[in-house]
Parts: sequence; C-alpha cells; structure tokens
Amino acid sequence: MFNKRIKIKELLSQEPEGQEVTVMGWVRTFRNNQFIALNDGSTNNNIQVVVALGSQDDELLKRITTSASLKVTGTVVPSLGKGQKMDLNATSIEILGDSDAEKYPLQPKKHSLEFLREKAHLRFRTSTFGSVFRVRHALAFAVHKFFNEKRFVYMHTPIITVSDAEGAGEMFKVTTLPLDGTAPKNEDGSINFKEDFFGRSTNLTVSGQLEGELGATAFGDIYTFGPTFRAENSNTARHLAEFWMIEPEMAFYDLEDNMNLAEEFIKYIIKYALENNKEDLEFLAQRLAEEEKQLPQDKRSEMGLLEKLEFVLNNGFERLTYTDAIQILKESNHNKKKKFQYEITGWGMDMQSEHERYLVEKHFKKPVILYNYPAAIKAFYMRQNDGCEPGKETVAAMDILAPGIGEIVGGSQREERQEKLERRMTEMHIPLEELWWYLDTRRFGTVPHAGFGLGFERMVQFVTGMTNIRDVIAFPRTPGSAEF
RNA sequence: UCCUCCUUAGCUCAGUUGGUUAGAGCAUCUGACUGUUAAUCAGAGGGUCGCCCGUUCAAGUCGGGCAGGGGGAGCCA
Repeated sequence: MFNKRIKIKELLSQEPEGQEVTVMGWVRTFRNNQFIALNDGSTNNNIQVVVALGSQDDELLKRITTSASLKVTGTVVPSLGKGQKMDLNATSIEILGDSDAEKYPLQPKKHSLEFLREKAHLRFRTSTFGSVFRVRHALAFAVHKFFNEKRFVYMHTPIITVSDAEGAGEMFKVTTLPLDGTAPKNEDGSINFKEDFFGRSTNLTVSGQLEGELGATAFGDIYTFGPTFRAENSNTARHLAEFWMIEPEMAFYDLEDNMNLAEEFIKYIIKYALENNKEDLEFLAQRLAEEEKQLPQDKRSEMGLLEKLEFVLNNGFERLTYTDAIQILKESNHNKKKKFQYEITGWGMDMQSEHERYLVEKHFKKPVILYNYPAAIKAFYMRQNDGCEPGKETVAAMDILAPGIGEIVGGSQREERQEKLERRMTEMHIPLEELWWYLDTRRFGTVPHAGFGLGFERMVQFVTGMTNIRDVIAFPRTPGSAEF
C-alpha cells in the first residue's frame, strides 16, 4: 500500500520515543542542509526532519527545495533543538515531486495578501491560508452538526431558478442560446426563451429561501447551505459574486424564536472552532495583531481575536428595535457633532453602514440585533406587524450586525396570512402567478414561520479576523475576476 | 458604479528641484559552514520603471488616456 503515512498533526500529539513513522508533505524550508520543516496541511505546525550528515546523496539534498513533496521515513526522537518537541531522524527520503526553486513563486517569508490572492492556487500552502481554510472547514462542519443535533433537515434548493421575484439582487442568466445574435426572437425583437434549454428564462439562485419555506411547511425545520450568486457590481472587501449562504427556515417560529436560534447558532459554530482549531485561531490572532501594529492607534481593535470570540460567546447580543436604534443615533454626540456623512433624517430612513457601525462598534461594542424595520424598506415576504401607528408600519425583520463585518444575518418572520401577503405583493409589483407555488403554502395549512440567511464567508471573516472576504473563499469570484 | 490612493528586480520597497551606468533587504544561483528555527557568511546573475500618447535637449520622475490592484462608499449576505 502506498499511503501508509501518519498525519503530522497526529504525530505531533504523540510522545517521541523512537517509534518509526512515515510522513508525507511539502517542504516549507530547508535549513542548514540538515533540517527540513515539512508540512502536510493537517496542522499549521511542521515536523522537523533531520538529515544526518552524509546519510543522503548530495544530489537528493539539492532537490529538497521549498514546496517539493517528500515521503520521509525515520525514527521519532526528542529534539535537541529548542523550537520543537520532536525530530524525525530520516532513514529514507523520497522526493515525490520536485519544485523548481527558481520558478516557485512563494518564498519562506512574509507575502502580502494581495500577492497571494494572485497565487490563489498555491496560497493554501502558506501558514495564514492553511489556518483560514481549516477554520472554514470547521465552521462548515459545525453548521451541519448544529442543525443535525436540532433535527433540522438539510435541504438542497435549486441552483438554477426562475423566480425573479425576491429582489435580492441582480442575477446571472443561465442559457444555452447562442450569444452571437442568432438566438430566436419574439415578434417584438426580444429573445424567445421558449426555445431555451428550460423553455423559459432562467437564472442562478440569489437565495434558497422561498424554496426553503416549502420544506419548512412539511418538515418543520430545514436549512440550506449552498452557493449563492449575485451579479451586482460590488467592489468591496465584504462582497462576492459567488458566495455560500446558510438559510434555516422554521415552522412554528416567531421573530423572537428566530433571533434566539440565530444567536445560539452563531455562538455554537464559534465555540466549535475555538474548541477544535485553537492552534489555527491562535496563529490568526497573532497575525492580526501584527497586522494591526501597522495601523494608527484609533483604528486598532480593542480586543484580540481570541478575546473577541470569547466575548461574543459569553455575552448576549444587544437586541433593539429599529425605532430605538434611530433614537439612539439621533441623540448620539456623534450625530450632534454632525460627524455622520449621511444625515439621520429620522424614522423610515434606511440605515447606512456608518450608522450600523456606530451602533455596533461605538455604542454597544458587541453584536447587535436590530428588529421591526419599516415595512417600506424591506422585502414583501416579511410579516407585517399588527397594531402599528398609521404611517409607521413595520415588519418582523431582524438583522444581526457584527463588529468589523456589518450585516452577517438577515432574517424575518414570514407573512403567513395569504390575504396580507398577496396585497403586499401586488403593492410591490411582484407577479403572483409566477409564485403560485409559494402562495400554495399559505393556501394549504399555513403556519407562522420564520428564517434567516447567514453569509458564510462573512462568518469566516469574523472568526478568522481576515479583513477581505476574498481571503476566506478558495477562489473568489468578483466583478472582472474569475481566475482558477 | 462613484471617490481616493497605488503600480520600479521573483517578493517587499527606496529613488532628491526632470540630468550620466536605476538601488537595498529578502529570494534565486555558486561556494563555505553544519543543531538550524524566515539559519548564517562570501560572491554572482537578475529591470520594456504597468501599457499607450504627449511636454521637454533630456522622463522612473511632469501631463492625458487605458489596464490592473488596494482602501472607502453604494447595493447586500
């Protein structure tokens, strides 16, 4: 059998007592013609392979270059050096794959994140990205673990959709029609999508929510976790054209139940990462601290990464209504000194990210859940609150805002009353015929229900402290960029 | 899409009021050393100064356009 190796993470957890092992991995550095730092991706830590003088052919030693892949067999002994607890004294070294040192772009030194973004196919081999993507995995696994323990059904909603009704953003068109102008046309000159693959116009999904609601009204609780596509021309450190979203949808939930679940969920997956990827998070915390040394004092985080995560675990999220939030903003010194770029015009305004940041980072200094937003600025499916003052109608929506990231969750209790839902859809010019299947849930055994969407990459950003979303997804898709 | 900044060696960056042959550290190569921790020491090679146009006797340096990237904003998760 070829693969009879021990993973380095496992090896490092053992005591060095002369046992013989085989490891395989990639060379991080080769020092002094004698010490190989070998990494296999199972942990950020390397195993130090020691090559005894004269034990190996000179020609072979020359081929031990950065990122060459090796199979090493040897005996594990306590290290004579200071930096590590054990050495692997090599008895045999086999080069599985050479790495031309003149051509290999990554060096054993600090690289900028921007540079590594251009080398996204190799950046997993760096300490930073190794840690980021192991944490990403842990968070993804914890998502499934959390919902499975709560007996939610994992539902795969379609990637290709027809509903253009949600208004969640610009969509990518999916078609097999020719793009050279020869596509079949209608009499009015528009493209005849009846001739297209699906016999109608189709897009990549912007949300699985509407389909998720169909599942929730049968299984009770479901969640989705899949790719989501937005064709928006967004060029920021927190937007992607292709990202992963988690959308739980729960029957027999009101807005408060929804907020409770979202908060419990976020804490659960953070806790899982802290318990299972402590080394990676410690490394990332150190990286972040060093990066922040470059920043002026007032731009640095008040807490270190681990401190921040512990703080989030141990404190309740601040919950307040949109109305109260506007009041706080209005009365803030920040506003009185006219320091907001966008004026606080009063109830009904759509908050700008500077306003949200003020609430989260300056006023409360912890995650904040805002709820009961004005109906006019929110989506059609959100439940209309009863007993509102005329002109101040609200819906049972909630957004969770995280320090440094902004909106990480958006959710609501859904409008389960058919008549009210249809009236609102008509007002907002959403075609009822197209969503006949959605409306059927309100026709046949409708129930109070709620759900939310959590941007997975933003969650990974929050936990890893990476400031650019392009550094927490393997191969980012952004306007003008789809390499790899 | 808007505002703003940046683009000089493989990487990170310096380059004066426009002036002769564009520099440094790291990396690479050659050699030395051999218990190193981004090893160290000596030497060598390595440049279309993002691209195009212009101003000028002369442009890495000044002006315009384009491309790519960073930061911020909008849209949002």
